[in-house]
Amino acid sequence: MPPAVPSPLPTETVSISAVAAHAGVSVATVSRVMNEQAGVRAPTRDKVLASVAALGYRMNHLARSLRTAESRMLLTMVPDVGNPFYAQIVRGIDTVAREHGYFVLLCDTGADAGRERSYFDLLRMHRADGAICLDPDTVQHALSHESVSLPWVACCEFDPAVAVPYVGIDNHRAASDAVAHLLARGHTRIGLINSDERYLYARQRQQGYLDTLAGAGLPVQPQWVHTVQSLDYEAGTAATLRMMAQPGAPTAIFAVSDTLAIGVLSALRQLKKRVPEDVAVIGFDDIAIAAQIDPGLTTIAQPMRELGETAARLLLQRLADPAAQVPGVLLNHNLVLRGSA
Amino acid sequence: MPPAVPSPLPTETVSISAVAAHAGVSVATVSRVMNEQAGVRAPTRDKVLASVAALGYRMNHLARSLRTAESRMLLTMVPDVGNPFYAQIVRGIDTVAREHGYFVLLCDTGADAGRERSYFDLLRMHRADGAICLDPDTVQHALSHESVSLPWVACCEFDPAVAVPYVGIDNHRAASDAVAHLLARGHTRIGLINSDERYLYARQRQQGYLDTLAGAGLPVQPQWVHTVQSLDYEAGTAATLRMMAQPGAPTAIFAVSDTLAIGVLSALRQLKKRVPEDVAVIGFDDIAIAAQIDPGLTTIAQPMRELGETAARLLLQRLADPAAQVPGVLLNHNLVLRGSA
DNA sequence: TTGAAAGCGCTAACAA
DNA sequence: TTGTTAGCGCTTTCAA
Repeated sequence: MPPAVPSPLPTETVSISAVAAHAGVSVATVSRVMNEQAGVRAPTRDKVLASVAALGYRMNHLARSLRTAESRMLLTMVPDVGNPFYAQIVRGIDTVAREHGYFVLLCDTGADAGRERSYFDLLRMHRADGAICLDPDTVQHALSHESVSLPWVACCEFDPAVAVPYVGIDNHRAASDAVAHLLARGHTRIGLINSDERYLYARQRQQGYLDTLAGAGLPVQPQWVHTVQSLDYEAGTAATLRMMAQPGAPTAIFAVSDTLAIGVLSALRQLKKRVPEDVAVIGFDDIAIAAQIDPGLTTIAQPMRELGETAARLLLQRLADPAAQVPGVLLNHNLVLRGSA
Repeated sequence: MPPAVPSPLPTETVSISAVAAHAGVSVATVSRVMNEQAGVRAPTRDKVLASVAALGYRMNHLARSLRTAESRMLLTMVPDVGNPFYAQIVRGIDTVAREHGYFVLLCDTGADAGRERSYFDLLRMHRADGAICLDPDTVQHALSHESVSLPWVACCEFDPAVAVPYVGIDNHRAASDAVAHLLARGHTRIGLINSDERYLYARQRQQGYLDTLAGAGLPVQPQWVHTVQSLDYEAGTAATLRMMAQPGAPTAIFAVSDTLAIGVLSALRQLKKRVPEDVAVIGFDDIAIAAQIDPGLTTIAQPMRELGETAARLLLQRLADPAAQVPGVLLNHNLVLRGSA
């Protein structure tokens, strides 16, 4: 027997004026009570609250937003929600946003530039008060427009030369730390699996890799750096297979993301190479799975949640005072040693 | 040198009346043009369009929403965005939503019941037109309220006895398939690592496990089924360590999620057990990482994107015609054989 | 084919 | 302390 279905209330929208009528006060008073403003006598407030409860009144935020010209939504644009790295950042953003009474409108930009551009329209259409952008394409796109005046901040991916608040890490130094570790382990033939060069972080990490190698007086072999178009596991596998097929293949591989690095491990397994004995592997991000696989993945940890939290805070700060000079902030990374390198 | 910063336009909001004035027509006409309604002469329309372009007009959707009483937002409540399983479903939802001109408001409910309840308010406050709920607690909570009249659908987690549209898989049969596979491989001591029993899917899968064992005439040892409170890798590891410490420990383990199963693998490695020789492992979901680890994880694949897409479609259907009888739909799962079992 | 005008539900002056 | 009222920007009858 199907359970008793609660009588589907007519979903009649109870408006503020209905409450006012029911309580025998004006809408202004109801509004004051709803917004917890001072200047309402306790008995009056109680009367209103009673009516609110009796009628089951819920404020229509659409109307409020129209009136106050704010939506209390924060747009978050991410290249790929499925990537654990971004997922953690999103959680950080969400935490701070909620604390401040904002909701997060999450947009997966994929790799679609059209989509990216259209999302910025949400800002102009007042459907979101501000945006956090983790997507390089969007950012780049944004630059050519009037975007500098729009309330948004950059997270992870940013260009310090542009007048937009940002939070991220020192990618150059982080990459350098990774390569230095490999060097210290005695490797001299070190491969790089980098993501698309349109990503600023990709260019910075590559530079860190290059500079550190040069600093050690080591020649850089162009065939040791491979670029991939996505951060999927498969991309890492394919790149590794290509890289290792060459004569004089590297004895160590630095992948610019853990997902890529895990793909590298797969490839190495296929090739019957032992890790780290035959080939050492180091990743980037320190996503949760890095600690689970065998061997554990040595990697550069990014403070993911903190990255997201900081981004949200910067944005909120900017919203609170549009004139304020919101700074760019760099968070610390650190090398996490596990079995793979 | 910092790049030339585009002059920060005063962000003066261009309203429909500004366009009307500029074009020398009424706001009604502008509205008609914006909504591509018939009954506007071409020259008039062109004039309006020209003004729209000249002024850089963007419609304020807040105002439209207030007027039309729809927000074009779809609420999606998920227990954990960080879980790759949910992430894929979200992508599916997003795809369909965008196709239909909706945006997705993603809410991570965590395990917080208070948060869950409050999200449903978004519906009542007209900040979202409908909701897709992947979270059991929210669902259960919803049942006690007037929720049946609210426009929402259940995804993955659902109760067929409740009059709410849903999409999911046949968890009982899927679990049965998993256990049958283990049985066919000759295992008779099969452990279950299940998630919290407040999850309907957990109860269904456990029943599938129990029934299949019973069907094979095998006794069920209570100490072989362990319940965990989260789907983290660590939870799987801890449960396995506990389970394997017992005398007469299982030779095969069925974990109700791949994340848990990966934790199982970690534990087994710690215990120096070979997989699948000493202990076979089978997971559930078939998230991307399942194919990357070593040994590959044998698992029950769920059509994640399709689950999300279907959920979105059901919801849209329900929104389009609130009176329509929207069905519950069950999608197919299938057993993916890899190295672990 | 176009326009005038009445709201959608709310907030915030301004009055009382 | 409370009420009146004018919009926020849009859609949508109803008239012209």
